[in-house]
Amino acid sequence: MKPTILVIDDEPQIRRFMRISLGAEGFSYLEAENAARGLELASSHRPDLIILDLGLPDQDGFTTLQALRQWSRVPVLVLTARDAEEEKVKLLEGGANDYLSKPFGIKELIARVRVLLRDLPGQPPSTGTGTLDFGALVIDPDNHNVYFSGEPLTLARKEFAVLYYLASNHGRLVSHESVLTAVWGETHNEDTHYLRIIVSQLRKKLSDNPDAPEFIKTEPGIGYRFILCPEPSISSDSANPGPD
Amino acid sequence: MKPTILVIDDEPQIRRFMRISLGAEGFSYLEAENAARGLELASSHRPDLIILDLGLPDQDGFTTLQALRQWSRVPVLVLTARDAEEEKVKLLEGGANDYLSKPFGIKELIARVRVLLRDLPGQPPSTGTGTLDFGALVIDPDNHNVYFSGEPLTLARKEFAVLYYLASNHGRLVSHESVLTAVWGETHNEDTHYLRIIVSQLRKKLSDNPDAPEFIKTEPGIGYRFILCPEPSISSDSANPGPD
DNA sequence: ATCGAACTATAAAATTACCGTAAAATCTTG
DNA sequence: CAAGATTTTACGGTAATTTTATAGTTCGAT
Repeated sequence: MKPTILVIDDEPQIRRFMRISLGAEGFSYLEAENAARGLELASSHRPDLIILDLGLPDQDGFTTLQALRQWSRVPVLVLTARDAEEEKVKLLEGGANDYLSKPFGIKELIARVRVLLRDLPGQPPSTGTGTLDFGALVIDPDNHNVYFSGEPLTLARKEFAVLYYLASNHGRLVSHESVLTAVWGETHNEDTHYLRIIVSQLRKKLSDNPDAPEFIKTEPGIGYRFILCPEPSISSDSANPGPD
Repeated sequence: MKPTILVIDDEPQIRRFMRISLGAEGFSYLEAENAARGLELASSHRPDLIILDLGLPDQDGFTTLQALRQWSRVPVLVLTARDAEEEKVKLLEGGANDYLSKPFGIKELIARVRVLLRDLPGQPPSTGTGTLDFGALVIDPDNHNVYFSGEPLTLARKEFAVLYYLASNHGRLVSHESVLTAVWGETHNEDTHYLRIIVSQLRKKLSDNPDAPEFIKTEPGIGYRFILCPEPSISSDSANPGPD
């Protein structure tokens, strides 16, 4: 489904410019020439994003934004002719999501539109900031969710904690002790068998073959290493490139 | 909980400036003087937002961003000395969430930081009034009314408070502690049995089968999650819920 | 090469932790 | 006080964790 963008601007040539540019980018397009009509369209058509020009003939831009924010949280990008910091701050704190001063490049406008649509709250399974996203594997500690190849994965608490700890240290070798301390606490930092069982269960759920593990590698006598970042080229013998 | 901001910049005076300004705004502050150290801190401390200066000594800013985006979706605000549109577009499409050219006003920077933190996916869906309207379920805290499938529901005070708290965070996992703290207060934030009983009664009144709950899901050992698919109605053409 | 020590993976049993709910006891509120 | 709300107490069921046990692997010394 194409995202719909509502442009509220009183200058016909700007609207025309937007219509062409946004249309070419594959967005569905709506326009209004004043604030009243803009709010009406916002209410009736529920656009996915609003581009709001300040300095409309019928109403102050800040007031318009406030009216909109009474009932909607749709992302709003504000355009203005002036470049006053005071104004920017006021608008952004008043609920605008982004701000662009004229003259602006159309490429930048479109890039910012994309960002706002991309970061739309609650789009995919809503995720928190602590989320680890490896593409194929997404771990969201705030919601205690794991997605593997798009499918949600059900993990017990210890399983989740171990996977999260390993994934937080992706690429790095982590010792048995550090995992045990992090997940079970100081008192159990030598009970490596706890860890073995959880790792075994994790590999089962990740369909990771323990004889040739793709994700959770065993480092005999030391610990485990979680791998997922696509690190192709690095040949096996080359010296450690990182600062260690 | 104070949000934590990580500043990655090689110029000491900028870092100092940031430390003072952001600290004064009540943010928790972390800093790194190069990309390698920045990525390390991002991984180990999980900041809520990152301010990334381009033109770091050890690594290209775009590369740094890409490395970060391999596993994290923490919001990133990029700072740069140049004001080239090409670069802006590249960064924004590469996963940056906002972009600011030097020289910038500190007020604007802080406003943009606030916007990024405010618009995190999965924030409370409050829209002005306190009423939560999920279609099938309407919760009006002002009048202490609940309607379920059109029928009014009689809830005791604690029942109401718990339901309202869960519904305010719909879709998200809320811990036992947070509900207990919100409804019973700090002193009872470990008395999970209170909560179990209220949830049991709520499910009874919502005819929610606890073995396969539709609305209030249990996350063992952690808390609960309120789910309610929003009404799929709003047909594309005629339905006009707004003013006419 | 063979053996054994140290390590690993995992199945299965035993134990424990946690949940849901009923019912009794206590407290609130009108 | 009386009805209703809340807290306390208790118990059965289920799932997670820990314990126990077994089998396979690696590696070095004999």
